[in-house]
Amino acid sequence: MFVNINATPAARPRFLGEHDDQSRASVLVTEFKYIRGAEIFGEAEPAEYVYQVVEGAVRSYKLLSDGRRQIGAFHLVGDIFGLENGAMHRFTAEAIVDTSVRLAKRINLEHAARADALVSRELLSMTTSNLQHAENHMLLLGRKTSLERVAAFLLEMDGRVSAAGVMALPMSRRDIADYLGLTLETVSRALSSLHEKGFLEFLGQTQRQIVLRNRSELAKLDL
Amino acid sequence: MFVNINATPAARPRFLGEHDDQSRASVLVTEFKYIRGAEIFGEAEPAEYVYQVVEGAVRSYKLLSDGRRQIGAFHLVGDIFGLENGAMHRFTAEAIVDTSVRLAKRINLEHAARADALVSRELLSMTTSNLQHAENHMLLLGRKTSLERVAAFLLEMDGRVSAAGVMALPMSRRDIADYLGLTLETVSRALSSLHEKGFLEFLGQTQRQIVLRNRSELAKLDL
DNA sequence: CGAAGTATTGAGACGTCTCAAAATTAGTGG
DNA sequence: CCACTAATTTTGAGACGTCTCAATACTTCG
Repeated sequence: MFVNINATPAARPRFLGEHDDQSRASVLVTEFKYIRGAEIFGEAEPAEYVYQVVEGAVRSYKLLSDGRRQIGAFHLVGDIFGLENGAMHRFTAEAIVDTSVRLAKRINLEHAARADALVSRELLSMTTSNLQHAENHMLLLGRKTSLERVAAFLLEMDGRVSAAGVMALPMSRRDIADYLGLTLETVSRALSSLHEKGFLEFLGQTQRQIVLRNRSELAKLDL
Repeated sequence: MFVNINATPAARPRFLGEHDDQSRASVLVTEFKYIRGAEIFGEAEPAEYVYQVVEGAVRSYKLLSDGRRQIGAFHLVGDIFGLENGAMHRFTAEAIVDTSVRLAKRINLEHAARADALVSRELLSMTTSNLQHAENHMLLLGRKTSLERVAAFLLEMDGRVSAAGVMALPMSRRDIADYLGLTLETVSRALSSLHEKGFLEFLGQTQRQIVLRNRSELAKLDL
C-alpha cells in the first residue's frame, strides 16, 4: 500500500504549505496508494491527514440511513481533499479507480499555518473555493432539470479531465447520478439525448470517453 | 436609511475581529437599515462590506436566467454574511423583513486578519461553518423527499428563531420553497401534513408562528 | 470465452409541479 | 378602528418529469 514515488519536483503540483522558497520549512509529505473502491477516510472519523490526488480519482459523499447517497465532489489529479477545520471528516472519501495520493498530517499543516501567514491564507483560499463549488452545486441540485445538470457536469469535467478534446471520465453513471441528485437511468437518458442532439460523441468502445461538440450551445443548457 | 444605534455593548453579539480585549485595534463598524424586500448587495457586485444582522432577517440567493431561484442561506440575528474571499459577492442578499445590519469594510477586516492571527482564524472558522452548512444542504437538495426537507427546515429554524418554544418564521412559503428546492404549494402541503400528524401547531391567526411537538419524532423524518 | 459488472432502453408508477380557485391574513387609507 | 384591497396560504385536480422495475446490450476482466 505504501509507495515512495518522488516524481520530478518540477512536474508535480504544489501541495498546501509548500513553497518554491526551499529555505522555508515544509510539512512532511508521504505517498499512499488505494485500490479502486477503497475507502480513504470515513465520515465522522478523526481528520488526521490532508490529501492530494497524484493519480486517479476520488469521490466524497454523505449517506442517509437508508443508503441514499449524495456525492459532494470529485477529486481529480492535483486536487486537495480531506481538509477540515474541525476535528472530524464531514464526508466519506473513496478511490473511484486505483489512486495514489500524497498526504500530510493535519497537525503539521496547522503548525505551518500558525507560523506562516501565507499558508494560512492558502488554507482560507482552498476552503473558499470548496464553498464556492458547494454554492453552485446547491443551485444545480435545487433548481436545474436533469438535462441541465448533466450538461453542467460535462462542462465541469471537460475543464478538468479533458486532454486533446477527449474527456475520459473515471466515474460510473451511478457516481454521476449521485453527484447530480438523479438516478443512473436518468443520467444515461440525458447523455443519450445529448448524443442524439449532436452535443457529444462517445469514443471507441467505451461509454466513458466523450468528446464535446458545440460547447457554447451546450453552455446554454447549463442555465 | 442610516442609523447609529449603539446598543449596550454587553448585549450585542461579537463581530468578526472584535475582541473583549479593548486595547486591540478593532475594525470600524457602522449600522444600516434596510426595509423589507430591499437588496443589500447583488450577485457579482464588488464585495466592499461584510455584514452582521442586528435585527430582522436576510436571504442570500442565486438566480437562473429564467428566474428560478435558489436560496443558499437565511441570515438571522447575530449572523454574519457577505463574507467573501474573492472580490465579488457570490449571492444576492435581500432583507426579508425590515432589517438593521452592522457592517465593516472588507479591506479593514483583511488588514486586521493580516495583523492578527486570531482574526485570521476566525475568518477561516466562519468560512468553514458556511461550507459545512452548504454540504449538508447539498444532501438535502439532492436526496431528501419534500417531507424530509420541510422537517429538516423546521428543526434548523427551531434551533435559531425559537423563543419559549415558539418559532416565529420571518420568511414566506415561497422563500422556504426556494431554500428547499420545492414549490411553495409543496411546502404548504408538507406543513399541513405535519400538522395533521401532530408534529406542529400553528399559533394565533398566523401561519408563521409554529410550535413543534415531539421534536425527537420529527428528527426521524430528517433522515 | 464465460462471467460479472456497467450502460442503455422501455413501460408504468409515483412525487412534485402547474394551474386554478378559495380561504385567510396583512396592509392601507379614510 | 373599519373597510377595502393586496398579498399570502391552503387546497384541489390534472400534467409532467423523474424514478422504479425489468429486460437487453455492451464492456471488462479473469
